[in-house]
Amino acid sequence: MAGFSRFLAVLRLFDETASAWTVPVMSDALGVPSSTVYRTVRDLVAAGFLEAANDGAYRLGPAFIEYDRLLRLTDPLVAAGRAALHEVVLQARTPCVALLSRLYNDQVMCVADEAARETPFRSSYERGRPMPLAQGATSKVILAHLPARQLNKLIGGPKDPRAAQHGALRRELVDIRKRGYCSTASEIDPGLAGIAAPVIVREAGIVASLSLVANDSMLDESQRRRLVLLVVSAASLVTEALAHTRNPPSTQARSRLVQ
Amino acid sequence: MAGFSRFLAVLRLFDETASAWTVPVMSDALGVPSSTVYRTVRDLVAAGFLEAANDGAYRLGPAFIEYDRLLRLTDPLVAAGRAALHEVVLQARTPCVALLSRLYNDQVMCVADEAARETPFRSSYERGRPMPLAQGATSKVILAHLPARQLNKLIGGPKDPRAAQHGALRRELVDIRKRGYCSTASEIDPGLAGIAAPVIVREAGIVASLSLVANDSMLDESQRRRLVLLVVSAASLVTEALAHTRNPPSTQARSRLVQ
DNA sequence: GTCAATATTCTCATTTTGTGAGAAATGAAT
DNA sequence: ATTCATTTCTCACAAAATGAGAATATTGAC
Repeated sequence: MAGFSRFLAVLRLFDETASAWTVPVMSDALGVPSSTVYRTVRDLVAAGFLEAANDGAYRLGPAFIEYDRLLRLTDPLVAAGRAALHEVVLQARTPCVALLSRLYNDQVMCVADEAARETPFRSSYERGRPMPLAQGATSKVILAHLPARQLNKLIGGPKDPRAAQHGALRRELVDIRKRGYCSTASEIDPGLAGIAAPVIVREAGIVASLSLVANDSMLDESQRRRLVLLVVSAASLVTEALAHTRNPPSTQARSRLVQ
Repeated sequence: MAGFSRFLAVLRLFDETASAWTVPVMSDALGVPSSTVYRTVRDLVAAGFLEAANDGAYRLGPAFIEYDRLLRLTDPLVAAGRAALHEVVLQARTPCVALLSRLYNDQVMCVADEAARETPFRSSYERGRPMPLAQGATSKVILAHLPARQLNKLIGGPKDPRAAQHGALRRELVDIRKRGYCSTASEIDPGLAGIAAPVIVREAGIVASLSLVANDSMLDESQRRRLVLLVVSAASLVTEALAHTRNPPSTQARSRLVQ
């Protein structure tokens, strides 16, 4: 391990349950001499990615807040999505949370969320939290619209030992793609239902989903149909907006996008 | 330039007005061969700090969203502040924005904000946006509570050429510290007033301010007094919460904290 | 104040790693 | 098939990170 990976390794130590680290402890955890860790930490502090807490401990630094704002302002998906989410929670006329989510490595991550007023519950999907790939309407819609090759990498191709278990999932995904949306209940949070529709802009390498989370017990059939329509139309509005913000899909490097 | 600074230099290219860069353009802007930039970009993409857009361009990546959430959950100031801001905008009973801000390099940055319902305006202070040090109640409260040495570094010591101009500011800061809060109008946004109170926890190296932004024309004297009380008491609540979350301020490394 | 303890920085010989110029490869569009 | 821009690769070289330990700086306790 060396160079950039040293910095990544230090940052990756920090998570919800371990939010402050001292140099000796990092040194132990990483198996790297403390003099090296001191240098790494000093650079990260200078850059604002870490900052000194008390007792010689360090925590994540404010640079992440700054870059998060930049991304919020400039990322086409997030920018287009935030306005749409606002509309969705307004028009839903029921306690709910609206989410915009995307693929992130081999997980799904929400990149924007908005709750309706007086919404008494929270969704497990929250901005910045990686979530499982194969559960919940939000994730399944994304899976359903991945290119075959990429899907195989993620859930294992036909010769994967657990291919049998994936059979049902794959059939469900085909169905979702046909239908144009996905509706689930209690797959992630007990008692909560999810309704999700795809936001796909291939030329931009964008594969995302717009979803609504509401109390399952408060949804009768007509209500559910109304919300499905709301989510589907909001998702296509976002798709439209993204398709038009695009620079002309002119030259090369298309493959990189789809990754 | 080399090593870590190469990565920082690439990330620093991105801002509100330049949100997508191609490798050749970066290479030009940085004066670094494109083969090197390609390697740097590849590493940043692998880490999620950049991602491929279309046309061979790159934009900021989703890792910032992930780390921002971690920080939101684990940073003591942000965690303690968010609850307080929520209370403040509820009890303000007027359109307003509540902010929690801190020192960030030689600027002031908001780390948490919340708007009251139906607030028709926005404050220039917004989460993650660096703001000037010497304007606005939010910033001045922070300046007023900085250790003398640090203040001198920021606004220039007695022998600074522009020392004369700082005389008035320094007197104002002394006054703010005595008073325990700061109230300004139209210093940042025309027509908006700011009311700020300090959140100081020296042992933790925390120097921050909690502030409220409202329409100046809607504030009569009694209203203003009420809001000052609200802000001051919310700020001391946050201070209390932080003082207690502290690990025993036992061993060393106190100096690093104050930076 | 002195002292002990710990965090942090510094030094330097060694080795690894990044660097840079150009060639080669990739993949999409014509 | 060919063209074009993007991206990766190669390799000799220079530069930077590494690690062990010493030196320094701070702090809390006495």
